[in-house]
Amino acid sequence: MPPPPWRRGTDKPVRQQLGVPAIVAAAMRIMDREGLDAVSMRRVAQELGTGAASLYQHVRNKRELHELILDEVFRDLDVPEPDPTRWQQQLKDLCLDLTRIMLAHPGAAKIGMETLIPTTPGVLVGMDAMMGYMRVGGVPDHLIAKACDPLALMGTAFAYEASLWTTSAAGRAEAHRRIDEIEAYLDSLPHEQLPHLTALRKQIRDEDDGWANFELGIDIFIAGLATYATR
Amino acid sequence: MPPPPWRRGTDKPVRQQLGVPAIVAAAMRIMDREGLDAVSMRRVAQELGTGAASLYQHVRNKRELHELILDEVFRDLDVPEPDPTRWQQQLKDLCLDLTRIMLAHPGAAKIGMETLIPTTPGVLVGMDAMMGYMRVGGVPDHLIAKACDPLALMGTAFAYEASLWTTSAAGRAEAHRRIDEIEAYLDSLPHEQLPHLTALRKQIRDEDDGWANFELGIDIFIAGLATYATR
DNA sequence: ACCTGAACACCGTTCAAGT
DNA sequence: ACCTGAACACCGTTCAAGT
Repeated sequence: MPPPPWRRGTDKPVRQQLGVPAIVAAAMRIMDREGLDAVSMRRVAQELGTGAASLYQHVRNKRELHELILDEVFRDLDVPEPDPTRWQQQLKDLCLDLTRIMLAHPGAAKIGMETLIPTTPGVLVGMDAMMGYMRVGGVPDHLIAKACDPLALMGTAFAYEASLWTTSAAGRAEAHRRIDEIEAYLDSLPHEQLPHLTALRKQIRDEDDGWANFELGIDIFIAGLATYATR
Repeated sequence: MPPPPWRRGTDKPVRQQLGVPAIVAAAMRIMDREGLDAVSMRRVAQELGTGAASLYQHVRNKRELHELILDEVFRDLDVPEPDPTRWQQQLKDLCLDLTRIMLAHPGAAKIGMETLIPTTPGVLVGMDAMMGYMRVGGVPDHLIAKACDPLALMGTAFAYEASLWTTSAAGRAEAHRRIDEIEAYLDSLPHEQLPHLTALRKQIRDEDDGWANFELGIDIFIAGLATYATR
């Protein structure tokens, strides 16, 4: 039943006030439900019951909106004080934490890769802690400045790759189909031209756990870093 | 002047026959000139003087077209025989080569990141060689299977990041603007809350050479790998 | 068998017009 | 100051119709 005509107050659609926080919240809702590709200006506007043009009052463009999501995702990252006796473990934990956060919001990693030098408050705190761990570990300063980049990139890139197929049921099915195709393709190739790949295939197939591979990758990197440490 | 009416042969527009090779060639031309974002079905079709619908006779969808580009990019990668006395150097060279190839075709790295497990002939040869180097180096087999992933990902991710801003003059300008903004932002932050970042800032600014950072990242990773080697 | 135009359901962004 | 509808110039993909 429509409201009586004298209730003029409810004529206008009830809608929460537009503004950056509301926009980012809507965008994150869409991203977590439908993936980053669904986070278009039009779709976010629709979620807020308005038109795409309205968003441009609060956000410069789509890229800026995406970066605001990244801000939100990394907001709460807690970092323990550096402890010289276990700096390697602390460094590893931080890398894994950063990656876990991105995996919890599939799409965030893609924004991280697409953003030229992400510099949200949360990321800065993480970077500072990373440097702190390396310093108390005795890694020379000139190395620290260079080693942070690759280390952060490993986490982001891994989370990106993972989010390609972990997000949706369709993605998982697609991934399985793809793996089967690759298995068949490898079977069809001349084994003598790919001797090492052939020799290691069983190993690869049996132990193909993405997260374990990533964790080992971090371990290897930190072990390498330790060989440069002076303490 | 139009051709005389009896020259019926030239009435139809002269156009090279459509087909996968022509399509991929056109796509690569566009990618190298205008970046991956410009490689749309419509734009590639335009380049070939036809409509987008025609491409679907030869290519399943845009993703497949992009992967065909990756095939082409990695076609010629030459890999030296493994030499036990310098496997670490060989492994490093291979990683750098793979990355250089992607940097030579900005856009290729993005396809590599977006492709679930890229498996072109060229990539397979590269992977096999990578494993070969690790094997003659005495890295245990179960480690090799896991270490290839992160190593390849480091190169792809680095090339992707680099291609974000190295491609166009506009991109480079944008990157410079961004760096200046970040510098100003860091200045404005409470230094006591980011002590390590503050202490290392001069170092970071002075030595911020992306390629050098990447090379060092690979060095560190390989040094770490060597600590696991049994030979 | 191969190609095509038109259509469908989307995009990001701008801008004049409204309140 | 803030919002909006309409428009512009794009997308990927499908499909009936042509040769």
